[in-house]
Amino acid sequence: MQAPTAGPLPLQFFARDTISVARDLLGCVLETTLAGKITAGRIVEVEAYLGAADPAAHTYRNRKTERNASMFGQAGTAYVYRSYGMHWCMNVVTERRGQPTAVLIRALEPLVGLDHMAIRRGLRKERTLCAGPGRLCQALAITRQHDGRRLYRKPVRLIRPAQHGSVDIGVSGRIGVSKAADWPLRFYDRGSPLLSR
DNA sequence: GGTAGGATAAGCT
DNA sequence: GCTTATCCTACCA
Repeated sequence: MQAPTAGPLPLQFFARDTISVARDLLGCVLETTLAGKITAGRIVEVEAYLGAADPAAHTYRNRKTERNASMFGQAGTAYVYRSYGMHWCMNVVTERRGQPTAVLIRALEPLVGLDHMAIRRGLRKERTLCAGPGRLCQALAITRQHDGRRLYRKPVRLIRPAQHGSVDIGVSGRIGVSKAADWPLRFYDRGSPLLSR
């Protein structure tokens, strides 16, 4: 299922199997409206994390901690965590409540507010503005404040754009994980020059 | 072009 | 202690 019209993605979009949500998120837009600044980018790279049965997921074996609690929540909410002690990474929670599955947003093509992004990022080139899960959170000012927040309304929301062309989807193993790294759960837009690698 | 090392915090064994 | 769903800089080619 893809939402047939433009606009914020509805809850039902997220309450589906994680791999379908991951693939359908490619080409959609992540937008934040924070401190009066609007920034947005087109999603070009994601990874699926399949919960209790996935050794690379934070929720492997259904282990619930303070950090990953929002992964057990409702579909369409955010799971934001700190990575390597210094970066924020954002996931979209999928499937049913209690099913701790999510999609990690790994790269965006900057669309709106590039000047704000550049300032937040420390004046980097467009190539590295949003190409990487930590980078895009910094560029859009996403932090732990947004953990558990709904993603179908402001200030952080996911939108299906009016001109949502078909995406040529590439598949590969996941990046940066050591366990189950070869599972084909990374999805990306083959046409994009702005992937994380 | 490529890669090694460091920053830094939370979870795991 | 050690590892980790990362990124940046410095250095070498």
